[in-house]
Amino acid sequence: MKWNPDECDCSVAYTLAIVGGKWKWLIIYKLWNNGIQRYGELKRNIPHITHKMLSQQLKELELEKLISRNEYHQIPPKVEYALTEKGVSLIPILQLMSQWGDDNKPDIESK
Amino acid sequence: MKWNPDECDCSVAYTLAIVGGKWKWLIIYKLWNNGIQRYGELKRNIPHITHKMLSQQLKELELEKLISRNEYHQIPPKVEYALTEKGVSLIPILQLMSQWGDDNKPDIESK
DNA sequence: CGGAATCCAAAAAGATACTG
DNA sequence: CAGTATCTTTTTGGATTCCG
Repeated sequence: MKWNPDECDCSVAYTLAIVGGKWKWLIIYKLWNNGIQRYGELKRNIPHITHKMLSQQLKELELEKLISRNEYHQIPPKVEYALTEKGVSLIPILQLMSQWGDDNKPDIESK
Repeated sequence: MKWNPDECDCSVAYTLAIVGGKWKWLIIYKLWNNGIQRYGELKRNIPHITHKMLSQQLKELELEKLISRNEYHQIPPKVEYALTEKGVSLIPILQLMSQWGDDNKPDIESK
């Protein structure tokens, strides 16, 4: 399932190679919705994600320049994450996904 | 990584639970670009996908009503796949993904 | 030709413990 | 608190074979 982004024939495949998996989309979306957040906040805002997955995905997102990481050298440590401009450019896609999810959810319940 | 769509708090997560993974997005996109296609055509149009993956994903997409399957009872068999209306409703998302991929691909080469 | 089933290898993900 | 490392389990994917 993991491709090399460079050998992707079509642009959709390229995008999916960069933002592949479910967690990354979700992390980006939560960073957009709730703004700059610390590691712990982010974890609390994303149900079911494990410690390992979150830190791993955050590292990869940072490598792709989709998010930025700001570390305060304190005890106890404090690290804030934020979307970069490149990360923000993915938001329209996520808004459509959110819309589609709303429209197609089987249960219509007042949220 | 596999969630139950029903227990997804947010709409983005719901969408990703339905259209999760990389192959599904790509299959839908290829069905849109090239129109109704037989199994073999589809396979040829999606680089790297294996027999097992394609048939597996097609079955799941059909269960979600995103694609339709039309079987001709002939020898040799012929089966055509097409997007449903629900499937087509995902196209705007894929167009944005395609756009984003174009904009962010490192190599600018005349395709 | 389309696809189901099997077996096996590889990768992803969870739990847990440890560190600055 | 944030992050790393290790170990184990689960999931995914590939190759192959058989069937309508």
